Amino acid sequence: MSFKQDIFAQFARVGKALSNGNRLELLEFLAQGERSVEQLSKVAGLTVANTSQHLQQLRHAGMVTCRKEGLKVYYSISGDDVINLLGTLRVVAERHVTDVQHLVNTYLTVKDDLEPVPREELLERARDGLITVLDVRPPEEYAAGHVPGAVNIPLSELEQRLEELSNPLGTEREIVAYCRGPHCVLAFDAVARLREQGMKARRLEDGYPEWQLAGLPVEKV
Amino acid sequence: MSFKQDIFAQFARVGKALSNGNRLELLEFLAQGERSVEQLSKVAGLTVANTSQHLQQLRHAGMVTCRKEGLKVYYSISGDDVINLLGTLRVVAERHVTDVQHLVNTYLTVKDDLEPVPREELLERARDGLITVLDVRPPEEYAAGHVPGAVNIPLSELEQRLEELSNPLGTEREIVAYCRGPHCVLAFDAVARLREQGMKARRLEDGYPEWQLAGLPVEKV
DNA sequence: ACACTATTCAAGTGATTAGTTGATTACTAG
DNA sequence: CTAGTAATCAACTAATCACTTGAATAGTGT
Repeated sequence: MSFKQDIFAQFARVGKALSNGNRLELLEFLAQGERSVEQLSKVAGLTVANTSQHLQQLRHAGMVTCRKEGLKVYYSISGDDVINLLGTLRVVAERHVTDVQHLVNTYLTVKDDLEPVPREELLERARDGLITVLDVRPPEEYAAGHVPGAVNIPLSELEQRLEELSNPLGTEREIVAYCRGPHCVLAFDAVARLREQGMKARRLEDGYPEWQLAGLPVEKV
Repeated sequence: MSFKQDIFAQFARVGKALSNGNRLELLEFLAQGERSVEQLSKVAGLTVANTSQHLQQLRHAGMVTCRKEGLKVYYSISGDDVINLLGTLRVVAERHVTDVQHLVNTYLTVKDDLEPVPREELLERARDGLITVLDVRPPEEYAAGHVPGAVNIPLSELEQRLEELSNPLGTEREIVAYCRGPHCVLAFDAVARLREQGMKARRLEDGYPEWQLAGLPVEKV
């Protein structure tokens, strides 16, 4: 009976890694691309020491790997299966935890306004030049990889840089925005603001990590 | 910034449910079919009160549901997506946690002896009557659902009931054994013992929950 | 060698968790 | 109504966890 106990204890180590909100947030950031400890601590709003400890827990659970370059240590997700696991966790939470449904319905008001654009549809229509793809993540995340041809305007600069999105020919062209993932507010927010400006805007289903996981083409820098 | 914190905290509730070995073991048992608290406590080797508390945690994380019938309360997995999540957790642990690889290589010695039989292959060859399918789980689990046409011989009775597996025509017929899942020792053990008896035996890839999740036909007593 | 930076380590605090034990509730059978 | 059973609840202990703080380590630039 010892093997059974042992193996479940090992699986539980992976579960433990997923049992803290801050660690899940760190994983979501890492899913966009590799980041240094300092960057992660800033973006997650944690102290550097605390962030470092969380990252080490994730490392011991085999979910991230790190690479030292000069003074900095860059962490990254250790495989696509980890991104897949995070997605599956999300799906279960969304389906079975009623508080998640409630939160989503409260905050992501655009959610049910219009169906998000499926990945394949975006790819096809972007190829035909029918839509403008908008990446609203911070420039570092955009630089680490993005949907080919996407324009990067972080949410904070959206109002000032609206003209970059307007079609030179004046015809109405739909904008498809995406961000970090299905529960990231950036793209929801962007779509809401663009619609306030009278523009035609929708969200891509999910975000960049899922796009990449689906094996679709990506562009770096 | 509150939404982000809130939503990750909710996801972490699901992670917490997966962060304890005993709970993962309970989930594996539940993945075979519904069980009462007492049955689960017995099979997991926990006190009834402790089992009940774990089950309630799983329930609050939305991973199991319960149904009261007379004195007993029957728990069951709340959806196929939960079984899928468990499988994904396993895959990540197996790929990235070195201790898991070590454990598997130490205990599951038959593992690399021969490739397990893919589900589709089993289905096809069983249809043609070329193989005997052996379910080595306890009768209650077999009763809750099994691969169509499978013979149920719990591991403890295997030696006594060998003749049930021998081909009446005397020709060599392969036996394919399965149990609870990819890391359950029952089928490994059965295959090892059958081979000691000079019989041709292999394992089905994974176990019953994965068979069912794949949408393949199942049979209930 | 020096100061400087990014990260990790070590020690400590309050909060949470796993498990035990005994009491309590909900239901059934006589 | 009473006795008996399955499950849950409540109270408690030991262990683990999240986070803070300050020190230590490793690497860079001068």
